[in-house]
Amino acid sequence: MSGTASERLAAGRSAATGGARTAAAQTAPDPDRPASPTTPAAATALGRAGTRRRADKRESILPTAFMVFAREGYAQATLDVIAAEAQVAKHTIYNHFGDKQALLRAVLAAEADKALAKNLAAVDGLRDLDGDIRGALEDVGYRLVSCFCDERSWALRRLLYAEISQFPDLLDIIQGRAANPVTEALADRLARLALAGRLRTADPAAAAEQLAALLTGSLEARGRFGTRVIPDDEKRAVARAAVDTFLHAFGPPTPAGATTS
Amino acid sequence: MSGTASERLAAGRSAATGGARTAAAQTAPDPDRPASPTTPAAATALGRAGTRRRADKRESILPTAFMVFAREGYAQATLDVIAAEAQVAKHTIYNHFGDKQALLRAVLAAEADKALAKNLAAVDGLRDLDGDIRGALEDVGYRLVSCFCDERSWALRRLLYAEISQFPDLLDIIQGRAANPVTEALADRLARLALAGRLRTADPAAAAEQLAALLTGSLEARGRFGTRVIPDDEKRAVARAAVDTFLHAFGPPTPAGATTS
DNA sequence: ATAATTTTGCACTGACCAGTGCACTATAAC
DNA sequence: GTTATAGTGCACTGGTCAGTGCAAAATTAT
Repeated sequence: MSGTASERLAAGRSAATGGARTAAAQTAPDPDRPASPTTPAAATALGRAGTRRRADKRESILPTAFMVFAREGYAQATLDVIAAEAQVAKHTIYNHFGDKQALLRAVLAAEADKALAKNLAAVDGLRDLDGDIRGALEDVGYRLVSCFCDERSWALRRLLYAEISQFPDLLDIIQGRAANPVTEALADRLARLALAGRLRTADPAAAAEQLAALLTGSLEARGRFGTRVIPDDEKRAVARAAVDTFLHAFGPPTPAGATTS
Repeated sequence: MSGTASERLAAGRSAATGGARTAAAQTAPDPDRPASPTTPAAATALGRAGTRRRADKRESILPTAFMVFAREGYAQATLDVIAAEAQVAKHTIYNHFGDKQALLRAVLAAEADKALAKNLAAVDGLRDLDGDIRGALEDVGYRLVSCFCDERSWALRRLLYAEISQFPDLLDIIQGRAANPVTEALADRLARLALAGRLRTADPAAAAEQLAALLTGSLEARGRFGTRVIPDDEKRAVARAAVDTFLHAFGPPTPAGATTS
C-alpha cells in the first residue's frame, strides 16, 4: 500500500572530503542549509549578537561529528574527540544540540539531506522520454549505485542499522528525508515512461522497488559493507545486469530488448 | 569474479526460542558443535572432570548473550547482565570465551550456523527438476524471505552492521558461515534447472544474485530494519513479484511465463 | 565604551563497566 | 575418601565518559 520501496537506495555522496585531523574544520561550503550567512534580516529573529559565529560553529560541528561517529561508532565516539577535531569547545556542542543523542539525530538528518540531493539528481536522468531507454536506465542505475557505494552512504547506513533498536525514530528521520523521496521520484519517472509507451507496467511503485532492489541488492556483499571499494567497471556491470533484467520484465512490449550480451 | 552474490539472504531462524529468563538454560540440542557430550574418549584430551557441565554452560551462555547483544547493542550490553540472564557467574563467561569481543565472535558464529541451516533447507526446495517451476520458486522465495525477516536474522544483521567497522573480521565469520554457502547453493540449484531446460541462463551465479536481490531488496524498508513485523501475505506477495520478474528474465524460452496477474 | 551573547578551557561529579583476585562450593573421576 | 576441574559470589581496581559549573575571553550590536 504505502510506497515501501527502494529506501535502500538513498544516502550517497561523492566522498570528496579527504583528510580527517588536518582538514577537519575546513568545512567546505557544501549546499547544506541556506542559514543566514550575511543577511542582516535574520539577525532580528534570534539573538542580536554572535549570530554569524553560531551558524559557523554549527556547520563546523556537524560534518566532523559525522566523521567521528562513522569512524568510531556512536557509542564509542566521545564528545571530547568530536570537539577536538571540530576545533570547538565541548560546551559549544552542548549549547547547540543539547546532548549526544540530539547531536546524532542532527548529524543523520543533515547527512540524509545531502544524500537525498545526490539521489534525486541521479533519478532526474530519466526525464528524457524519447531517447535510448536502456542507455538512460543504465546511466541512472550507475549513478544510483555510485550514491549507494559512497563512503558516507555506507557510514550512514551503518549508523542507522547500529542504533535503530536503541532509537527507532532514526528510521523516520532518514527514510522520510532520503529514502522515500527517492523511491517516489523514481516511480514518478517510470510512470511517465510507461505513459509514453516506453515501459510496460501498471504499478510504477512496484517497478521502482524492483529496479532499486536489482541495483543495490548485491552491493552490500560486493562492497563488504563498506570495507571494500567497488571498482567503477564493476558498478557499471551491476547496473547493466540490473537494467537488463528489469527490461525483460518491464521493457517495451513491441521491440525486443534482448540485444545485449 | 568471485561469487559475491546474495549474501544478504542468509541469516534466518524460526525464532522458536521464546522466553528469555525462564527458558534461558533450556539449550535446545541444536546441531551446534559436536563437542564431547558423553564420549569418554575426549575426556583424556582436556580435563577429566566437569566436561559435561562445561558444555552445558557454554550452550547456555551463547543464546542468552545473543539476545542481550541484540536487545541492547554490543557496546551497551554488559557482561553482568548476560551472566545474570544466563544464570551463570560472570567468571564462567570469561573462562569460556576470554573477553567480550571473543564472546561476540562466538555468538555470531553460532547464530550464523543456525541461519545457514535454515536457508539451505529453504533452497533445497528447488531439488525437483520436473514440477511447476514458478510454484517451486515462489515457495522457496517465500521461505528465504521468511528467513530474512526472522527476528534473529534482523538482530544478526544489525550487530554485524554496527560492529563491522570496529571488527572487520566479523564479516568473514558471517559471510563465510552463512551468506556465501547459501548463494552458492542457490546458484547450484539454478544451474541444474538451466541444464534441465527449465531456466535460461549462462551464469547461474548472476541469476542467483539477482533472484536474491529481488527477494530481499525491499524487505529492509518494508520491515523497517526489524522494527516492524511483515505479515505473511505480504511476504508471499513479495516472493511472487520477485519470481515473476525473475522468470521474465530467466524463464524457460519456449512457453510464456506471463500468465499471472 | 557598554551590554548581550557566545565561546573557551579546565576541573569536577557521578555513573558505568571490563576485567581480576580470592575464598569457597560443587561436581565428577579415581 | 582424595583430587582435579569447573563454577560461584563478592569485592575491588582502573579507566572511560556524559554532562555540569565557573570564570575568563572573544565577538557583535548599540
